[in-house]
Amino acid sequence: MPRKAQYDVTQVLDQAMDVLLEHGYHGSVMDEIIARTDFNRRGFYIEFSSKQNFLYLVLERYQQIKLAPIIAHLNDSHGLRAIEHFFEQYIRLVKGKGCLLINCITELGFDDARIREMGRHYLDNLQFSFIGCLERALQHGEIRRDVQLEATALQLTCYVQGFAVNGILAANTDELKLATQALLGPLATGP
Amino acid sequence: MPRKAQYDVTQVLDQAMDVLLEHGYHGSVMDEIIARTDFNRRGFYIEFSSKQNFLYLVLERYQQIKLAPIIAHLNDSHGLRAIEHFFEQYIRLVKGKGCLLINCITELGFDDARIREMGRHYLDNLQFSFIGCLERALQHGEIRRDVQLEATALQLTCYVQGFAVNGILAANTDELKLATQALLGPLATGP
DNA sequence: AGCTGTTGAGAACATATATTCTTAGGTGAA
DNA sequence: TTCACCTAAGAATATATGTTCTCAACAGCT
Repeated sequence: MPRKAQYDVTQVLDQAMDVLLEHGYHGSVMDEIIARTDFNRRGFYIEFSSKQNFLYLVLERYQQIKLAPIIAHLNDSHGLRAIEHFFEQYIRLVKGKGCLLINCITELGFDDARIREMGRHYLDNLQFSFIGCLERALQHGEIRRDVQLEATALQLTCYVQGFAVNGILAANTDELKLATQALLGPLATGP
Repeated sequence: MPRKAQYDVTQVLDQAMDVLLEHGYHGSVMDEIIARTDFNRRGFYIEFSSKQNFLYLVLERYQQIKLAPIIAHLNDSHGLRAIEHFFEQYIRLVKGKGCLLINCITELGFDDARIREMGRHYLDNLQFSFIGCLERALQHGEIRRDVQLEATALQLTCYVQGFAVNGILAANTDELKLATQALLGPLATGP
């Protein structure tokens, strides 16, 4: 029997995330992707077929291991505290890096229908999770009765994307934490 | 005397905005930029030196003719109504297109210090304008006294960037308008 | 140990792309 | 009209970049 593969595909995907976050899709050249993943050219094309297809796989995995676990808290956990927790974790994720999915949407959204679909699906899902969380918070009397759930959820979703952009520019994210509190405060029922 | 230049530099910059919005910086190839501006290769390099330098000029002009006029309303006009007006105009700007400055930040922010600086400057300025507007609204008794001005301004700034991303994906922006109302409502003094 | 067939590293290739050069043509003053 | 000098269009060039190919090295089975 022949030699066994010494690379781990998921690990390659994970390592590529940083490269793509730094330089974007077109800015990330194969030489650097190859160099910074424990991989080689030949294996790359056998495994992934093309740079474009590789991007899709990296994005799927990015959503799976980076975004989904953070969003999961919104579904599992309850109320306003869950939203606060979400933002804490999200800020940690995008701090100094930004969000790979958002970057790809802004770079490729017009030309690549698949990226666009990924983006729409992600935003819909996020908004849906916020709605569920707000509903539970409402049931538990944690937020004011006059809060419009859907509009507020969309608002929170926009806010998340804004964080992704800010994360690239802002070294220090303390301000973002304060802003989150200012955001959630008015939703809460008064003392 | 020789023939006079038949191109208008500012017009070329304006025409290039759409190309860059569609394909990003690396995705916009010179052939298309040349083809879609009333211009030619030779003149391009005589006038702009390089694609990179051209981008800086396009971005400066984008800020000047697209972003600055919208922000100006925050400084000129007063109170909550000015903020509402700002969002109305901003949504119109980014609808179906996104924001060129934001796109460049997400694509090039890591590699290009000048873009990063432009981005920081823009966000600082925006936040500053929001603060001024909120201060005046507070003086006029339009918003609740317990609103934290700086945190709220940063929050609004994040929100704006979220719109820029959403604008690329969302064909219909009615929801964004609703979300804005839901955002500003809680700030207002009660009935 | 010897064979087999895959791996890993990088050379090679074809294409794409930014930039420069060439050339035909035209404008406007003398 | 004539001429100087610029423009417009695109060919040419050099480089960058995605993809394929070559080949020595090696792990695992008999």
